[in-house]
Amino acid sequence: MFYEVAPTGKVEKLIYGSDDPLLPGQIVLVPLGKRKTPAVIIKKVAQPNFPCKKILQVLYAKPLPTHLVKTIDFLHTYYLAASGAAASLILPIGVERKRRKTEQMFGKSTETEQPTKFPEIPLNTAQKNALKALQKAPGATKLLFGVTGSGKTNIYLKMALDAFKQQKSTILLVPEIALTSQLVRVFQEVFGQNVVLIHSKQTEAERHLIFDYLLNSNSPKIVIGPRSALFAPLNNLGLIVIDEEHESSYYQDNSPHYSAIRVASFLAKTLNIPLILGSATPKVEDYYLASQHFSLVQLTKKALPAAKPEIWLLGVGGNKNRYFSDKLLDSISDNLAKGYQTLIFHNRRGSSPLTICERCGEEMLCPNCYLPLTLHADRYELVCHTCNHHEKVPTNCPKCSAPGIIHKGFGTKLLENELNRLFPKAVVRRFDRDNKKGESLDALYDEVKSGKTDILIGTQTIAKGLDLPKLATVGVVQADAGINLPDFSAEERTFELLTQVIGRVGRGHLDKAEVIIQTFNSRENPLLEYAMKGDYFAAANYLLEKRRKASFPPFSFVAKLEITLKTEKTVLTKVRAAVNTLIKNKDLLVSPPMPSFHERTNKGYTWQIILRSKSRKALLEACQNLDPNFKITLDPPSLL
DNA sequence: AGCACGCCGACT
DNA sequence: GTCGGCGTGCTC
Repeated sequence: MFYEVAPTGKVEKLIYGSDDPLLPGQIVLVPLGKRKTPAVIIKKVAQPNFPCKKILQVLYAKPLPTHLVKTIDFLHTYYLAASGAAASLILPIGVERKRRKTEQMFGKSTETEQPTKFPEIPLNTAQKNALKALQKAPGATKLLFGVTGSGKTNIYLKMALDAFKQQKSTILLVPEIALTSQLVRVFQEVFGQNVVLIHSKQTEAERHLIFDYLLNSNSPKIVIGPRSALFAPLNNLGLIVIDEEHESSYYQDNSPHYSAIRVASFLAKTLNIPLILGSATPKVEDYYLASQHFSLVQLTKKALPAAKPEIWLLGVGGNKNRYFSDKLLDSISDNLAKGYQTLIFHNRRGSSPLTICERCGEEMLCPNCYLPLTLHADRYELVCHTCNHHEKVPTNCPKCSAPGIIHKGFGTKLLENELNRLFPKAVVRRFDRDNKKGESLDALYDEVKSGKTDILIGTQTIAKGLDLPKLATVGVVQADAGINLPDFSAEERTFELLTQVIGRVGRGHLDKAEVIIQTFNSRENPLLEYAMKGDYFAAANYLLEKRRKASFPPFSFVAKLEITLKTEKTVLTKVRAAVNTLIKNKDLLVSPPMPSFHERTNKGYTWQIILRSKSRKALLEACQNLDPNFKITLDPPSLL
């Protein structure tokens, strides 16, 4: 007998022989070249006209659920992933190895032990209506649009419980697992031992054991985890929920590239089960698709009414301070007097992002990435935010040896100093990736929540999910930063971030709720206005109109082609050759080739070509016929 | 992805 | 004259 198998690794499907009959989805060990590697049986085939090797060993008697075997094929055809790379996503690392059993909590619950009594999930009228609408909406993929606090969690819970009662499992994807997360706790309260968590701190062995446990179990489970949790080997999957579906972590940025939203959508269609995408700021692609398919469900009414904040949009020119408007400084003083908190958002780490020589204009660049180095004044170092290279700040220019080194632009560390100077009595805390162990948001969470921290300053770290009852004012220092980047999704991300930051205020029940949004240049961008008003639909329609005009998703499929070679000359030759071929294809829109954002690294020069097409088939075919030196990213979330 | 084959630079 | 760099190609 002969079988087509997908061996782990960047390999295409291969055919092997076997004396014993095997089933699709069975995990086996095969010889590949001079080594042995685990592989997934795809299907039985006729004897080929070439000699083939034999399958060495069956690692699991029980095959993977068929939807996962189909997923390998999907990743191959939709994202051009090598089948083996797709198989590697599904199999735990080291499947072929024996693992010592540990006292895991999931190991204790036996198949017979199941809750006999389920709690009632209380739903308000708005939630009940939304649930009904979700159940009625056609198709498998449904978008649940709801602002923070509208109670999406209860809807997830109710649907998961209904599935559970029918012996069906649920996969709940979350952007990142904070074990303390409210969502996880709520699910554990309802489902107890049947909740299986997957998170980044687990070891290979732990993940392997979870894999074994799920594969061999037939009782329903609630699997909560990051995008890879989609590949949990559940034998009775009944529901997929993706919370905060706009989060960038749902796209795998390294090869094999894939979007968890698209893979989940495929699974839902294949299994004929619902997929619920939840967000207050959905990706406009997903919003558009949902409205086209009548599967957009709104949950507008807040479960708990929050105060509507007062919002100001200001330039900082003409104010006393360089970085903070008078209005924001007044608000901080007022908050300090009242014992309220202020949150200052600025999406740039370090002290200054640019260091240059005053005399010759030489810019200090990272020796690996050739990107500008950021000053971290507290350590007196220049740091590369891409590769983490760091060096002492030079006293003289390395090029012309003049002593005048100046720093331009500003980051959170500089703002922190400034706030400490302006409000010497206030407790100021900065939260970003540069926090040392004891100063992280997690470590200081209690202090921050209690209100002892007067002023929080930070990057994205503080934009998401923070629930601060004493927070009276949110200030955004430079709301227009990043809005003009040469990237089709830059504006969307700015809107998303602003909306999230604005949502931090007014969650307690203070007599004051203010949002002060400062800009340096482009105050006229309508998205700032929409974010302030909390008008997602206006923003989405504005963004979609731009996307339509420029033929970007959801109106075209995009592929980013990148090539890195030693010299600029060879790169250009290859790029020109590729463009000349591509341009003949009438189904393609070929952007003029340009140097990548990370143009130069110590590996060489990188150039990129952006391809767009209304036809995914045409796009995929073009990609397949490309010079293999090109790295291909399909549906890139950003072009940078 | 591994692992081998193969063709050009710096060492005894 | 060899050791070894990693570019290229193959794995049923």
